[in-house]
Amino acid sequence: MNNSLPKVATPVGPAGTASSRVFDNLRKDLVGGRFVAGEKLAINALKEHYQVGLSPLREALNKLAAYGLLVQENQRGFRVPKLSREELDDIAHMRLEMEGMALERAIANGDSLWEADLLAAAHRLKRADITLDKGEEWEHLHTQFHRTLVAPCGSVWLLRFIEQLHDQFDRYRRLGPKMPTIRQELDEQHHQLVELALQRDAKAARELMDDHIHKSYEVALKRYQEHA
Amino acid sequence: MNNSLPKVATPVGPAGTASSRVFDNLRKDLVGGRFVAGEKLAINALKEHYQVGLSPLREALNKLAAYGLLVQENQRGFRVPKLSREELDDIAHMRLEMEGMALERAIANGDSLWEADLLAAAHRLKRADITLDKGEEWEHLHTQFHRTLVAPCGSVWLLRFIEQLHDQFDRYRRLGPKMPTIRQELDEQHHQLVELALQRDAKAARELMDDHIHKSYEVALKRYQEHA
DNA sequence: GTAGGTTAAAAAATCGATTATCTTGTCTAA
DNA sequence: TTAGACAAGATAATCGATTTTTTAACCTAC
Repeated sequence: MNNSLPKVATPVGPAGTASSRVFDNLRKDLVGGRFVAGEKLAINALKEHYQVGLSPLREALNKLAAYGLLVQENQRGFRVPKLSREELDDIAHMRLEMEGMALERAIANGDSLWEADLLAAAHRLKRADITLDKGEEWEHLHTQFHRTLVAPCGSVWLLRFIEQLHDQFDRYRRLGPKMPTIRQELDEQHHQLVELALQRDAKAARELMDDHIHKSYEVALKRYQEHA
Repeated sequence: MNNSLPKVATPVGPAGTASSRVFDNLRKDLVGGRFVAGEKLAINALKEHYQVGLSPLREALNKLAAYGLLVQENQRGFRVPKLSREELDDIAHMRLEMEGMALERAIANGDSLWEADLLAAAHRLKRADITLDKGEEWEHLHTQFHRTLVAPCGSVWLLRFIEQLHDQFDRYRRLGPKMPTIRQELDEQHHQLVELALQRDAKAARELMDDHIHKSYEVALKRYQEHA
């Protein structure tokens, strides 16, 4: 394991199963770059760390493997997938295609409730204190913003794939200790995206989205290269 | 469970884990329409049917849920996802977009080895006896053909999504007892697809692919409507 | 009659221990 | 010296039993 993972909080709310809890936590830690790419998971250590038994842990690991955040090797357990320039390019390219498509469709379909949600999500994101909580709060709101943006695209499967690609992309973007980031610039783009969406200017919105993803890609690539 | 599942053969080759074996078998049965959509899985019955213990079975179910062939409800087990006209349309639409994209890229990238593989796959498919083995053999070769067609598209993630969409689509297309099908017509399209691919005519190939998917969609829709 | 509550049976989730497989270090023979 | 065989320890996969939760049937009070 990379460096000390933060001790995981026991569930607060209606408490799903142990399995789903450890799935969420592991997903968060995998996407957040808290594991070393390529490392083999020590199941017993995880068991202790996430405070669950073997069965729910293994169920979570199996789900994560099917989702693509882990790889399962024949009879030798689970590994964190390796990172590669080729894959990063692939993911970024797919994001361009799919989020572009989704955005155009969302602009065509979104109603006024969507407009309100979008404004709210953008506002929350802007207000977020990025220094807080190791940027976790900002990350969450950022994800929420992008989710909201494409939500009314009309395709459940498209949304699902986009979500998956986001998770994969973040494995690169969130490499290393913190988020220095070019937040100013990105926030400006978020703001403009909302503007264009409200104006229903699909073409311009898609172009800006392309640019936005491209900027994120540059951040991720830099992280990947510095990562070594 | 729908009607008597065929007793599952024990593994022949190098024998992966029990978990992976039951995953494969369950996936095949789910895609092949051997379960009733919406039904709740009786874990004990499955345990017996697939001749595995509880742990590997649950691990397989968890993987299938993450993959989208099952839905897992909070503390009440696993269900076969419901079918709906809206989802069928969604899946078909996504297939159009993604396989079209993949085909264009494959035609741009594919080398002469690909050409050979493609001819071989098409030939095998044509030769296949559709009456044999409840059409399983034909189904397998059909899947293989489409896989081969888009294989050199250059995107691992695109291929992954296409595979997933195929599985989902087949839940509709393979509803009901058998495959009467308009095989003549489909086989003709397969043949033409190979022709156009070899000629590197991306535009025409994509158009034909659109038409091909549309025809499959009509079959699937009919199945779904007759299914009731 | 119906809403709400209680409880027995069924099913899901989890645990603890066992079995099978892989890994590593050591030894032997060429 | 080194390739290969072997054994001991570590790890993965699986099993059987336990715990927890849901479901469904029944009962009671209004």
